[in-house]
Amino acid sequence: MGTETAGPEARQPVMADVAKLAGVSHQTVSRVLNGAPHVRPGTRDRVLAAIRELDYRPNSAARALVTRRSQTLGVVSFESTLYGPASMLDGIERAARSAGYFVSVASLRALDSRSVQEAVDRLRDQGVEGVVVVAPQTSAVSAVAKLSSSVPVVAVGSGARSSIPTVTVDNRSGAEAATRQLLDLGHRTVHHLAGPPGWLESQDRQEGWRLALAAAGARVPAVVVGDWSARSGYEAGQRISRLDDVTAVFCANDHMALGLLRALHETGRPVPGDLSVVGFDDIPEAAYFIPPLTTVRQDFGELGRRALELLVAELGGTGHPVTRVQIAPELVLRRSTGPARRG
Amino acid sequence: MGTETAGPEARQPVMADVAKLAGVSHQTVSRVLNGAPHVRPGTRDRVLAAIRELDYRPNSAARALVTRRSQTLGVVSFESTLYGPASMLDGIERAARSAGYFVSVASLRALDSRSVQEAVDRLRDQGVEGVVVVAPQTSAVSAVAKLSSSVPVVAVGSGARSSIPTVTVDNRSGAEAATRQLLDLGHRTVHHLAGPPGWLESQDRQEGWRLALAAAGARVPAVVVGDWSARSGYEAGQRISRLDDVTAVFCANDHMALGLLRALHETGRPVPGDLSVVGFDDIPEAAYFIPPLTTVRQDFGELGRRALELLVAELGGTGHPVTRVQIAPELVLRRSTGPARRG
DNA sequence: AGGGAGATTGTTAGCGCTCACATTCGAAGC
DNA sequence: GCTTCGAATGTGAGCGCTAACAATCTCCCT
Repeated sequence: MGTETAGPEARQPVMADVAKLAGVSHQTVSRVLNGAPHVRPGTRDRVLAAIRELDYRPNSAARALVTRRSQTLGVVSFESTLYGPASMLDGIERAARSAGYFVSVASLRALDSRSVQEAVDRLRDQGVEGVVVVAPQTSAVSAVAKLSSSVPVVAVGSGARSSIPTVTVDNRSGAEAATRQLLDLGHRTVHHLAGPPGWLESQDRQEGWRLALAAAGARVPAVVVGDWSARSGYEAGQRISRLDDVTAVFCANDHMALGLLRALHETGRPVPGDLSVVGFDDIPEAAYFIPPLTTVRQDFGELGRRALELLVAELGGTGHPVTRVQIAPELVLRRSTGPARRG
Repeated sequence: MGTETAGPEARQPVMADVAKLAGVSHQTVSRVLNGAPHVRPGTRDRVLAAIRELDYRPNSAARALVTRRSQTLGVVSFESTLYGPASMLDGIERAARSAGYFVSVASLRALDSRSVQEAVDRLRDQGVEGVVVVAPQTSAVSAVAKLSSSVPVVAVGSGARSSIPTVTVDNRSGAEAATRQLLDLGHRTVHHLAGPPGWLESQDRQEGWRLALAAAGARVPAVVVGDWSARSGYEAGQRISRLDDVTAVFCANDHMALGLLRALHETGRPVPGDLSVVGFDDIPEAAYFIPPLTTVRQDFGELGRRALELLVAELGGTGHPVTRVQIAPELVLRRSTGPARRG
């Protein structure tokens, strides 16, 4: 064991142990650990050797106590099993690591402001230096806005209208592009299968759809509302397939589009022969739907990465005025869209 | 500084501030905070009021330093954007919260043992009390086994053959059930689209498939290997569709099955009329594939929850001998399977 | 009324680390 | 040789909290 006569309980080595073994003071060990200047190379080597020999690891709690920095960032997320949130979390984690931070997660039970409050509090109690909120619901974002005074907060994935820094895909222009594409193909108008109310993404995508229709002077059909799930898309599809005047549907996400495709398939309405369908997200599976889905791609990983950069900048105190980052989504054309049938 | 009249910089309140305001000692504040007995109700109320008034929040680093407990658990995960890992993480987080722990994540860059080593080290440096590894690859698990001496570790989602505690779905019996189902429908044999080599799940599912074939005395066709992605399933499907003697395919996961279905659809081989297909996982979309996919359901959330319970039990020091939990998966019959065509 | 046994509260000593400052060392300058 | 100054290292004081123990305070019994 160590230099000593192996006490009964093998205590974790602390800085003083390393110091003694290396024949220096604990402060010198600290200097080596933190890369401080004015340490003679020979001394440094002896310290390093002692560290290795004892398999010493600095106590992060002690360091955090004195430096007042936990080196930890928090992520609040909702529905984190979905592809989007999961990818953002992944992007955040990778970016955080390379910025020297740990990442602690807190998922939301429900999507109300109390729940968000609770999650952020939990993270604060843990001592996180900042928080990224991956909860694109109106109520969540507004709840966060109130908290941002205590800890730096960045929201991601939603077109937050609040005062906090935000990283988001331009949902509106994505939806606009998708809708315009369908109109350009000759469809008289485009129906919309929207996401649940209260989600910023639902709102923005619906708005983009409306804008495109308005720009083309097209009729604005009644919106069908889903809940992001394939099931809800399927149910909506059953209803839609009964409507004769529908030739194009823009779905607020790919999962609902999947359900819609299945419903249309079952009711004998070929896509794109009879109807055209567009999704949103470009999940990895979208290219393998039947038929492959035309959709709007958003790079979730990038979104997470950018959010973290923003947060770190904010922590750095560099009075960054950049408080709203928007990433342009990209329309990906596949076989689920085609020219309007002769009506 | 000390007791002065509101210094220029509003310092975060500490326990002593609360104590002074409540007219008690800091120790009494600590007692209230930790629910220790022997505090007069009136005193408790005054302390609580002072806490509220100052918006005091205990410093977790200080507490961790003295108690030697960080109240944090680590999760190591790979490919965390996939449905399975994401769901497990979610399950783990929820369970951790209700057990009073925070969760810190570390995702793997690559799936080799150095990378796992690195991730676990990172978490240890942060002072986690235990680690859940969601990395069902052979090399990852063996790497973890070596580390488990320093911090309690539990592996989840893989049929680990190592010495560390494990929570897993019984992949073998799930695959067996899927294969048997196809054989029972009259298929002479069942082809297998396997996951990538090196993954425990690939191996176990393949083994189950072999077992079922052997039990039925069926011919064992050459395995086609994919990489879990829909793309690889699609490519495999193109090859498979050229084979005339294939009537049933068991896919190692639902994503590959999706790609396979699409390839079969394109090459004009109806499912289940011409071929039957079974998947594995039962992702939420599987019921909306064309046709709806017969698959083996595993409850990822439950998996995560159980893993966390196991870890907490281990931490509790209750010399739990239960070191391997297996959860039975469930075959879900949908329309992608049917009787073998007349050969 | 006096003497405990509890109940309630306070006091003291660190946890392992970094910060600020004191000290020592080494080589150059007169 | 002795100062001088910067480089290299050491010393002491906490960070904010809990654990252990000491000191009081209650209340009830004899």
